[in-house]
Order: sequence, then C-alpha cells, then structure tokens
Amino acid sequence: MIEEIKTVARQRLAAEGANLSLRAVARDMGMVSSALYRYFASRDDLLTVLILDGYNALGDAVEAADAAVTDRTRLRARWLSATRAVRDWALANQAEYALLYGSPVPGYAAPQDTIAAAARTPIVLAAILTDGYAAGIVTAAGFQRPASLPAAVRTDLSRTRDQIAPGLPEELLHAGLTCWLQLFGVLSFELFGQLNNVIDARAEFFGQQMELMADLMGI
Amino acid sequence: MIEEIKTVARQRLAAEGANLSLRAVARDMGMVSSALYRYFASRDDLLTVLILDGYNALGDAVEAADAAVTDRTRLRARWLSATRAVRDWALANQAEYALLYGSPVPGYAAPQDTIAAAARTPIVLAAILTDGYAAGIVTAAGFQRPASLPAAVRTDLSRTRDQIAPGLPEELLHAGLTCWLQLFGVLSFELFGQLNNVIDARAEFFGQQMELMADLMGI
DNA sequence: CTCTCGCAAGAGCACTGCTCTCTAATGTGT
DNA sequence: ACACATTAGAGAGCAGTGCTCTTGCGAGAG
Repeated sequence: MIEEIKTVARQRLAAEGANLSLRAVARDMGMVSSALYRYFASRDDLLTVLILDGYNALGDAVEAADAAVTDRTRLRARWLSATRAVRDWALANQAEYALLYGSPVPGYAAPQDTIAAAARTPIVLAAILTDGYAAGIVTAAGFQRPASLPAAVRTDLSRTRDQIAPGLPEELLHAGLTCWLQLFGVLSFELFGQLNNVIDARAEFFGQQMELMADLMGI
Repeated sequence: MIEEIKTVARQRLAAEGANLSLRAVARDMGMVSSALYRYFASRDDLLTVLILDGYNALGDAVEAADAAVTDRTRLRARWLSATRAVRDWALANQAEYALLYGSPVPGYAAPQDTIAAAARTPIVLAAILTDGYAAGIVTAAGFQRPASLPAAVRTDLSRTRDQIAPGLPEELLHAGLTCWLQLFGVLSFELFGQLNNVIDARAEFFGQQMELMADLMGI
C-alpha cells in the first residue's frame, strides 16, 4: 500500500512537476485524501520518503555502472561510466532530481538516514580514486600541496576523507571533490534550463566535461 | 506602487522561502489580494519580475566588483573579485538565488528579457578572458585543441562566443565555461545544503576553488 | 458640478494540507 | 460460533491558496 502510494506520487511528480498534491495522489488511487494520512504523517513526510528513495535509486544506478567495468584498474572508464549513470538517472527522473539537488523546501531539515543515502554517490566516485591510489595507478604527485590549501579546508577534507574515503591523500580527495561539484554543476545547469541557448549538444558536452575532469584527477 | 509590492514580496520571499503567497504580500501591505491583480497579471508574473530584478541585481554587483579592479590587466584579481561578488550576493539573497538558479517552477518559460539579464554575469566573466586575450596576457596555447572537442560542442561554443565574447578562441571560452559551471556548482551545493557535513569552511573553500579555476584558465 | 475612470474592496470558486469523527470490514481470542 | 478489538477508509470541515467578477468609492477633468 505504502509502495503504491509512492509509485503514484512519483508518477504525479513526473507529470506535474515539483509541487506534489496529496489530494491528487489520493484521487489517482480512487481514495479520499484523508486516507493517505494513515500511511504518511504529512506531505513533507511523503516527500522525505521519496527523497530517500531517490538517493538510493541514484546510488543503485551509479554503483551498478561503476561495477559494470570489470577491469577495476580502468579508473577513467569507471569514472565515465558512473558519471554517465548519474546523468541518465537525472534525465529519466527530472522531478526527483530537482527534489534531491534543487532548491530545498523552506523549513525542511534532512534526516540522518537521508544524508547516508545521499553519500552513496560520492562514495562510489571516491572509491575510484581510493582504488587507483591503493594500486599505485594514481599518485598525489601532480596535485596542489596540502600546505597551499587553507587550514580550515584541510580540516574539513581530512574529516570527510575519514568518513567516505579512508586512506586517500587530501590532495586527491580535493581533486575528486572538485570534479564531483563540476559533475552536479553541469547537470543542474542542464536540467534547470541554464544551458538553454548556450549548449545544445548536451550529451556530448557532458561527456567532454567528464573527460576533462578525469584529466584533472589524473586517471 | 509596483515597486512597493516587489519590495514586500522580496521580504516575504526572504522570510518564508520559495513559495511566495500573493495574499500574504497583500496582507503585509494592508490590502486585499485582488488589488494586487491590478499591478501583476498573476503570481507567476510577479515572480518573473522578481527573477528579472534578481538577475539584474546580481549583474550589477558582479559588474561593480569587476570594475573595482582598476588595473584591468590583473585578470586573476578581476576573476576573484567578480566571483566573490556572486557568492556575496547569493548569500545575502538566498531565496532569490534559489529562484534564479534552483529548480524551475513546472510550466514556466523564461521570457527573452530574462535571458538577456541572466547573461550579464557570464558576460562579465567572459570579458575578463577577452581582455586578457586581446592584451596577449592569456593565450590559448595551453588548452585542449579545438579538434579534440566534439563537433557539436564546437558549434555551440562558436555560436555562444559570437553572442557574449566576440573574438575569443573557442578553447578559452570553453575553459571559461567550465569555470562558470564550477562557480555555480559550488555555490548551489553550498546554498542548497549539499555541502553540509562535508565542508564547513565555506568561504575559504570557495576562494580556493576560484583560485583553482583561475589556474585552469591560466590567468 | 457632473462625469469618468483608476483603484481597491468583497464575495465567491476551485483548489490545497490537515484534523476529527464515524462506519464498515477484518481479523482474533475464547 | 460469538463477542471483541483493530484497522482502513469515508466524509465533513477549517484555514489557507490563486484567481475572477462585480461593486463602490473618491479624486481629477471637462
């Protein structure tokens, strides 16, 4: 039942856009709106569950795309496959992507399990670097000395490193972080219309940008 | 009168977040909601005007920050000043930033004058490169050969070049475009909460990222 | 001094999230 | 098999929303 509600809600989300209406979902199910409150405490509650599912669906897709590269030492292929999976999922689920990475709803605070699910995608990307570093394929040689990063940023980086990519040098995590930001920067601009009249060859541009990021990481 | 409505609307937007209520604006002004319809055809209409104002306010801030660097050959200083102005404006007007660069409202199409105002910021950034190229300070030597870019992307780049940065080599525009995306990628992640528990030293991180982008553009 | 016209008010429609009460059905325990 | 308890859904209703249409007021123009 809960699953059916979520499915219908996702359909309405895809059809109508961001402002999901509980009553519309109930109508689609042949129910009355108050009946939904037996399964979800509020509209925000339903949205939170959809967000959680979204992060996990994206995480699944990205993990599968990374795992599809059987030769685990082909770091660039893994990076391109994983980032391509992010874009494919985002294009196929635009409203959900907007829910995850668009402007947050006003008084909404992400619960703890949400941030764990959200971390899955960056963890996959970081693992590519971690694997490469462990195998000696990628070194931190070509990167900015840690000393040149502001101390406060280094603190943040080492904390984040311990959480998602243990053992990775800070310089490499920093490079990966930069590429992660570029990935979602490009994607958000594409999906939110900021690339209209600027770049029409979206897929080619995205691929080229991800190649560039691979160069930057030295993979 | 129109100006007063917009001011109150901006306040409500800053206070309440994205979902602006016409009735609330009217209430704040001691009017009845239907009276607002004499000045704005619809809520979307008011939002469009606010968006237009937002792009122009941001454009003003960025242009001023760029112009504040008197020695026009100090390209890096201009870049850092301009991008810092973007961040400062975004932090000071978070709800408006979300309106401009967050998830778009469902059936909303940006009018032509909006995209002209939106172009002001990238134009400033592109002008930094154009000036540097014209003065021979920055060359396209260190960049990816145009031939290595997909043909469709090159077409987009040359069209965009003609619109906002005449005379700039495509490789340089491409580098600038990448940095532009990174700029708003970092900013959106910061403002939309995606950097929570990842980077706490926001200002330092942003500054360091923009330094990195300056390196990437060779300025 | 009348007349017009800009401006705001008010009522009302269809919609929203959400709460509360009530009924019908579906088990469950003895 | 019968009484009981639990649960799923229906319905009414409240306060809020965007928006439309009609009404009335009041100031400026002729």
